[in-house]
Parts: sequence; structure tokens; C-alpha cells
Amino acid sequence: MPPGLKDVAARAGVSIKTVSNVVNGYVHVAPATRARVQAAIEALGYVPNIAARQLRSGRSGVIALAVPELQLPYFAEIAGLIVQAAERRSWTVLIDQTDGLAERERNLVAGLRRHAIDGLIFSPLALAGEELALRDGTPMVLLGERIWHGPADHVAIDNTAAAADATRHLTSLGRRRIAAIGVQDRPSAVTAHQRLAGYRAALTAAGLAVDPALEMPAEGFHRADGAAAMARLLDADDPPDAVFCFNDLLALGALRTLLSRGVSVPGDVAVIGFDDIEDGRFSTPTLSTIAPDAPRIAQLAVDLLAERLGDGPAAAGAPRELRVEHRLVVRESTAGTAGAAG
Amino acid sequence: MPPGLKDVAARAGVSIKTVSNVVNGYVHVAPATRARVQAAIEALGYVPNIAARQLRSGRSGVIALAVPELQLPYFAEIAGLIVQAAERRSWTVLIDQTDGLAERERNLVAGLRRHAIDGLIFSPLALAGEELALRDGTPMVLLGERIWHGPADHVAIDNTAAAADATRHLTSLGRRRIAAIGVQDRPSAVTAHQRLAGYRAALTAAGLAVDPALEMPAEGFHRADGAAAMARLLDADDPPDAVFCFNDLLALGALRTLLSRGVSVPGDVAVIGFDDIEDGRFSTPTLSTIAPDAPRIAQLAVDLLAERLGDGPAAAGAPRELRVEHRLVVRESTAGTAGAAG
DNA sequence: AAGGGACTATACAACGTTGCAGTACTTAAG
DNA sequence: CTTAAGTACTGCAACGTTGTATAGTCCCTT
Repeated sequence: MPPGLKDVAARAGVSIKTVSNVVNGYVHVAPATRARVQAAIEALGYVPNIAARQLRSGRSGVIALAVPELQLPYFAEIAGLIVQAAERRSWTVLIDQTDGLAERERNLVAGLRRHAIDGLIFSPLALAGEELALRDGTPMVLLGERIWHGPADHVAIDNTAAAADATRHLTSLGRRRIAAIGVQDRPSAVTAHQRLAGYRAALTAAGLAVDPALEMPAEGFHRADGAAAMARLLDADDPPDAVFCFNDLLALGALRTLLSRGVSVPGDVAVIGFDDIEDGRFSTPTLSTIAPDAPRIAQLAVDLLAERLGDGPAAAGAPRELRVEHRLVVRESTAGTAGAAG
Repeated sequence: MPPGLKDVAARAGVSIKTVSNVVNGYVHVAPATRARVQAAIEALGYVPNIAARQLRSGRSGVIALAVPELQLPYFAEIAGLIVQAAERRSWTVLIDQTDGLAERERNLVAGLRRHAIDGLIFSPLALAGEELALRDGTPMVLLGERIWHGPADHVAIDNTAAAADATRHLTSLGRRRIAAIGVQDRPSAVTAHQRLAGYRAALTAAGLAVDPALEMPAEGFHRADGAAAMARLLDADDPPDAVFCFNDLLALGALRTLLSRGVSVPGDVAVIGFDDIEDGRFSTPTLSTIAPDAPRIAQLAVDLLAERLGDGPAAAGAPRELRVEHRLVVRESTAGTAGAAG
């Protein structure tokens, strides 16, 4: 029903191939011909059929982005930024939600969509290390963890250093009993492990003891988990005077518990999170956090993929690891000032 | 490079079409043949080429979802739910972010991706009414507004009634000076208009005067807009004793302003929002709100699309309008209890 | 015993596009 | 004036799949 090259060719009085040449910007087309074809294209409202193009060329112009959960504000932000970056290369982004399920992630890696996508940007949650090796040749860029010598290209901040920065901020404020919320046992929970490592390192560096009672596990990284963990900390014998939460949602949950119990923040307990999501800028009190350079992460991920996709010389080669900067953002939850209830 | 029907056929010693029949679950294939083909498929790791299938059948198995902004938690939630609902029909969802830009929305409606998608679920922000008529035949389901006699299928809650419910909740608490935050002038801002209408209707029904000074405009529907509007309300001569915010983010922004100025919520000012996003369950105080039945919205939208796509009898026919229920959710910001600072 | 139907399997064409090979004409160089 | 190089355009085949048409086999009915 919609017009094809054939229809345009008929109307412009040229061959199908010439129309194709015009569409693809082939140089050796006479200006007059080009104009005539253009006119026909516009008159008929011709749009190239992507399926046919893909069938012929093997390229779909679609890349997939797989994230654990779109409702986590951090991933929503990253997704938006990647879509923008991809748009500049006129790529379409297919967003896949894994819900952190190992099976879903394995399917992706095994090449579930295979023919449909040119590349994959993947933020793994359940999988790590060797399991991430892509079976088919689809280029992949990993996001968000620092996996040394991993099987694929990789963009991440230095999680361990960032966690240490957050913890050091708390020690520099004179806090001595600093808890961590978000510890996870699963061997694949690389993020949690790295942030825990950074936390411990900073404690040790400040001459503080590592106390297992202060390392609170969290099932997920949601507000509810943070709120529950904070409650357990407060109910314990020797409650903390500061908390480093492994992401902002945990921190917001913790804040909720603290405030509803009348604990002053940061007076009695200082709180710092991780991610710098928008919510943290409007919570009461506003939330100190570690801000990864998300726009740069998105841009680099897309650039890396483009490099692999380019048929140029740099297409092959060993996996690359790109580090992105992060900043410590100090707000009320550690620095004080505004109406922090007590 | 990846195997095709041809390769499987060769290995199984049957014709290409027979393999195709097995893949598509055609009934009249002898069990022995079917088994042999299945074995070949698994041995070779055959995966159907979607592009070729689409080229042949015209169907891509992909539907698009276009929302204003993924970072708005309400849309992130809807997106997740739609992806789930689509998965049950083994459809893939392509998520498009319009940023509320009229041009981007017009492109979509004009059929930008045309061949690539089987249908479109669209939550318009800048466009309304006639402009939404789809040029090509791609089925479309509209989300989130109540456009009477619109050009396409449509799933929505009764915005006006819901806004009236929220406002009535405030009047029933004895509040007399009730402000609204989120008013928008643009004729296409249908949501804002309808919520304003419901607000006014409920005021009138309660015997209260409509006071333009209490109807606060908001550029966007973000926290910052709510915070700013609330500040202006508090600085005015006769501040309100309750606020109905047109979405939860505005309400959370308003809460932030109220608390940082030491105004008691709900003691001095009661606050209610709209959407029931997760944040509102963990804010301080927790946020009363109107909860649309989001899972049902998602399910119905996908079902409607499926109906149009089915080559069955119900495929054509006049646009349908489906109404989804909503509930009033009363939490601390209007009902009191927990540690609402004062 | 003949006819009809259900079952099993196949061959061929087409979907719309692009790579490759090739033709005809023009211009510049020797 | 011939030859080579470049320009402008065309035709054919192929990408991998599925719908239609067809043919052969077997069993059941009349």
C-alpha cells in the first residue's frame, strides 16, 4: 500500500536504482534528475522500507538498551540520555527491561533479538564475568560496573573510589559510627561489592574499625529496602551517626525512617546516597550524593558502539574500558542548614 | 552468516517451506518430520530473521510507545507495564520520548517510523483533537486524556471526576481556601484543563468561591514547578489551607517548600497530588493522591491495539473510548498522624 | 470400485531494497 | 583521432521469509 522505490521511479521517469541512489546520497546523479526524483518522493510521501533495507544490508539502524528497571530513576535518566545520543547518529533505541532476572539477561546475551539489532548497550545485574560473553557477533557495550578484563567494551565510573569518596566525606565530618546500606551477597552483585569495598577502605584509611553490624543488606535498591534497613539500624544497640546508602533510593527510604522517628538529619545521623537522582534535590532534607557523569556515560557508550559498528579499521580489537568521572555533591543531609526536623 | 531456513532444510532433508511450516506451528506436519526439523533447528541454532519475515508479512511484531518524558515516574511506570503487557503477546515495545515537543509528536502521527511498527500507543502532550488523526493506517491508541469523539481509540481515567474527588476530599476535611497548582493555558494542555475543571466544580459544589488567585500556573509538571508555585502562594496575602496539585511531582515540590518554611502539613496546609507514584509513599509526610489504575490502563491499551491488528471482524469500526477507574488514596499529607514537622 | 476428503509435502513467486556489473555518453590527454 | 578516465544511469540478482497453488498419498464413504 505505501509507495516504494518502484512507484517513485515510475513517477520520476527513471530507474528504481536511480531513486535508490538519490535516497542514499550517491554522488553521481545529475542535479536535474535528483530534483525530479526528490519531487516525486515528496509528492508520494515515500519512506524507505526499513525491513527491506535491513534484509538487504544486514543493518537495522536499531540498537538495544537493556536495563534492570526503568522505574529506577537512575536508569530512566540514562535511557533518556542514550536515546538522545543515538538520535544524533540516527539510530533508534529499543529499550529492554530485564528486571534483573538472570534468565532474561542470559537470553539477551545469547542473542535473543539477533537479527533485529545492530548492537547492545547492557547494564547487567544478575550476570557477571564470563557469562557475559556474547555468543553471536553483535557488538555490546557494558554499563555501570567495573569488570576488569571483561569480555566486552565497558563504560563505568570507578565505583570503589566513588564509594570511598562518599564515606570519606562522612569521616571528614567527624562521624565515627558509619553504617552502609545496600550490601548484597550474590556474587553477581558487583556494584554492591565494589561500593562495600570502597566503604571499608575509607573507614580503614580513617582509622575506623569495620563493624559487620553496620553493614546492612538490602534485597533491592528501592526506598522500601532503605527504610527497613534504617529501622533495623536504629533498633540496634549502638546506632550509627552516619549512613552511606548504595543508591539514592535507599537513602530516601532511610531518610523517611529517620524523620518519622524524629531523628535529626544531619544532626544525629548524616545520610549520603549515590546516583544524584532528581528526587534527592527536593527531599527534606536535600540529599548529599555521588553524581556520576551520566551524560558522558551515555555518549561514550554510544560512541564505543559506533566504533565497533564502523567497518573501519578500529572495528575489531581488544575490549576497552572507559572510566567516567564522578563528583561528590554535598547537600543538607550531611551539611545541615535548612529545616531538618529534630 | 547465521543459518536460515535453507540451511535447516538441507540438514533435515526437507523443503524450505516445510521448515517454515514447523517454525510457524502449521498443523499438518508429520510428527517424525517435525522432530527431524526441530533437531536440525536446535543443532544449527536457527533464529528466524525478523526483517525477512516483516518484509514478507508486513508485520514487524514491534509496537511503539510514545510518552512525553520517561523521567516522569508516572510514565516510567506506564512504560514498564505496557512492556509487560506487550510481552504476553510477544510484541516488542519501542519507546519514543517526545519531550512534549509538538514537532516530534507531529512526526510520530505523520507516520515517521511507518513500516517499522505495527501500532502506536501515544500519550500526547502538545497535540490535541484533529491534529491527532493518523495519516497512514497504523493503528493508534491514545493514553491519558479524555478526548471526546477523538480520531482514535482511547484509554483514560475520568480526569475531571478524579480532580473533583481530590478537591472534595479537601473540602470534606473542612478546608475552605483550597489552591490548585499546575494550571496551564496552552489549548493543547488537556490534562491541566480537565483537572482545573474538576477542581472548580468540586469547589462550587461545596459552596466555595472560585478564586483565580488560588489557581497557580506551572510551566511543567516537575518538582521545581511545584516548589516555586507553593512559594508564591505562601507569599501572597491570604495563603491557602489546602493545595490540590495536578500531579505528584508538583505536590512533592510543594511539600518541600512548605516543610522548609516550617509550615505544618497537614496541620496548616493539606496537600494532595495525582498519579500515586512511588515517591509519594516515602515522602515526609506521605502524600495523599489520586491513584489511576495504571496496570489496567496498560493492559487495555495493548488489548485495543491487538483488536485493531487482528484481521478479525472487529479490526475496523469507530474509535472506542475506554474509561479506567481511579481511587482516592489518603495518606499523611491530608490525614495527619506521623512526624509532620511544624 | 470410484469418488471425495483430509493429510503431507513441495515449488514458485513475491515483499522492497541494494551491490555489482555493465552500457552509453562526455571530456581530457596523448 | 584514438584512448583512457570519468560521469550518469540502468538491469539483474539476491537478502530470508511466507502465501498460493499444486501434487501425491492414504483412508473413508457410498
